[in-house]
Amino acid sequence: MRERAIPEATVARLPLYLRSLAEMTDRGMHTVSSEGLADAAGVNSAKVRKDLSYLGSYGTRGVGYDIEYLIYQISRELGLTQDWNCVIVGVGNLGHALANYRGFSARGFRVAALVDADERKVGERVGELAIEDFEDLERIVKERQVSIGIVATPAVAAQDAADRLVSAGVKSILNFAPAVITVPDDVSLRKVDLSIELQILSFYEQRKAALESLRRGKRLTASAAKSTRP
Amino acid sequence: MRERAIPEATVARLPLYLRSLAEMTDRGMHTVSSEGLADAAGVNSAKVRKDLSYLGSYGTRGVGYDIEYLIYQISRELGLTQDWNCVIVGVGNLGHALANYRGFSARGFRVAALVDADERKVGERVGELAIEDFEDLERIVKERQVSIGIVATPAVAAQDAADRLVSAGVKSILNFAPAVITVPDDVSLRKVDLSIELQILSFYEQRKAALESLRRGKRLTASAAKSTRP
DNA sequence: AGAGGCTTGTGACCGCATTCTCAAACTCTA
DNA sequence: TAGAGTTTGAGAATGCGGTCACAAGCCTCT
Ligand SMILES: NC(=O)c1ccc[n+]([C@@H]2O[C@H](COP(=O)([O-])OP(=O)(O)OC[C@H]3O[C@@H](n4cnc5c(N)ncnc54)[C@H](O)[C@@H]3O)[C@@H](O)[C@H]2O)c1
Ligand SMILES: NC(=O)c1ccc[n+]([C@@H]2O[C@H](COP(=O)([O-])OP(=O)(O)OC[C@H]3O[C@@H](n4cnc5c(N)ncnc54)[C@H](O)[C@@H]3O)[C@@H](O)[C@H]2O)c1
Repeated sequence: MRERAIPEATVARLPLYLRSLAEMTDRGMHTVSSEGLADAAGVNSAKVRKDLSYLGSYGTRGVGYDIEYLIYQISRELGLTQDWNCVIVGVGNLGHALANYRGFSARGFRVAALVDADERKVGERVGELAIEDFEDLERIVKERQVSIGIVATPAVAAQDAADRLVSAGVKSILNFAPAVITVPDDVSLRKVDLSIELQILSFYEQRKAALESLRRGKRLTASAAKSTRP
Repeated sequence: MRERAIPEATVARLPLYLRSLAEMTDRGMHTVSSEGLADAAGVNSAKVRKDLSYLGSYGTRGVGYDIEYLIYQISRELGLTQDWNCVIVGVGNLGHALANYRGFSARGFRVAALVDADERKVGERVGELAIEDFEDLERIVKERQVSIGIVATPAVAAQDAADRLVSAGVKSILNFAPAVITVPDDVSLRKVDLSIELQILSFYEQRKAALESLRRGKRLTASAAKSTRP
């Protein structure tokens, strides 16, 4: 019994395919070629075929893939056939936005609790939920079978929040705070860092500007105008 | 004058180093070894040295790197010696959170305008700014020299928002909407997709659960015996 | 000044991901 | 049933990024 190891890069693209496939069923389509899916997902078709081949041979040569079946297979692989309970730690600006976000439940992620260390916030209602005390995190996680922790505290508190999540038994953490946090090996950690994204954009923007003024100035030959890959 | 091509992966880590270095100056440090910086940034030291070597030879053997100088060099490379004006397109839940986010300006990113297509929102004040009409985007971008567009509209409107940003002359776009959007080659596009992150976590969580029950039960459960071809 | 210790910078290597390519497998038509 | 057209699945080739390993260079101590 060989356990196929799906490459990380592939795992990151599966949700993208899933979204495109869902849009296709909405449009009444039933099958799609790797080329069609590639266009919709913004990648190339060889990548689509290789990615999907990690899940099994679910396509039909000369025809393409059955959309509904593929949705099922990808959902199963991603663990989306069950619902996952999440807790948002730190309900400030961002935490509020996340708590009110309906796109969450669309894929079976349920915000089961909101916790904050600021006791003045405890009790405040946000949508259907009330903010609870950070100190009760462990109990909340156990009682509601929370499996994903979303950290939206200030950077200084992020490691603490993560530590508490880990000791409560949470094995998946999504961190929005601009801080490097460490977790045990058996805990998955992903981060979303707005500031880093902006700085990356800034790098390429600045580079474009530099190339532009170089080209305008004509100091160097045409060979300086190298293609930039964003 | 050689044209150094800095690898994308390196560019993505530079902001991380920058943040760690800033924390170090706050703590009164003046030099740091690649090992020290690696620990702070959560990577390994060889990677740090290679990354930094793309910028030039700014270290001193036997000693390490001068923190202040390194901050300057990385900032320069990332284009952070100037301020960048941003416009937030779509001021709903998320747009509000972003507009109120102070961490923005910390690295020289200034929210110069908020625009929304919903005229009932136009005029509403958010922090120091008032929401303006999406139709005025082009004028706003020109007048305030906006160079970065942040798309926080619903998914269906994201491509439209991006198109308008592009035709207004914006060359860098950060997209929060869960939609594949396409832009011309000379425009940089990055995306932040919460839902994808959660699904990636879900994949690993599910796999941990599968491995666990495999280990416990020593018998193949239905979910563990999955994707083998019939 | 020379020895010893530390740390950088980089060439070499390795592994993963992407892309290329094409035989195999399917559908459709006549 | 044969032949043309389409599309998958996967082996091979390529390229990029990460890691290793170590010579080169700097500092301190004696
Ligand atoms: N607001 C944004 O748009 C935005 C964007 C990107 C990143 N971020 C990051 O997300 C995080 C949250 O941002 P924000 O704007 O919501 O900040 P915020 O200050 O509005 O909210 C932080 C919340 O966390 C709570 N908190 C503090 N320490 C805590 C702890 N130990 N345990 C639990 N809760 C705790 C605070 O009481 C507060 O309610 C920050 O790290 C920020 O850098 C925010
Ligand atoms: N809220 C969250 O925490 C969150 C998290 C992740 C991703 N997102 C994504 O971010 C986007 C915004 O989310 P939200 O919760 O703020 O939604 P929202 O509905 O609260 O806000 C969307 C805003 O965009 C405006 N808008 C619609 N069409 C527009 C157009 N063509 N041009 C300009 N503005 C337009 C609407 O008037 C509205 O104010 C969505 O795509 C959502 O999926 C939101």
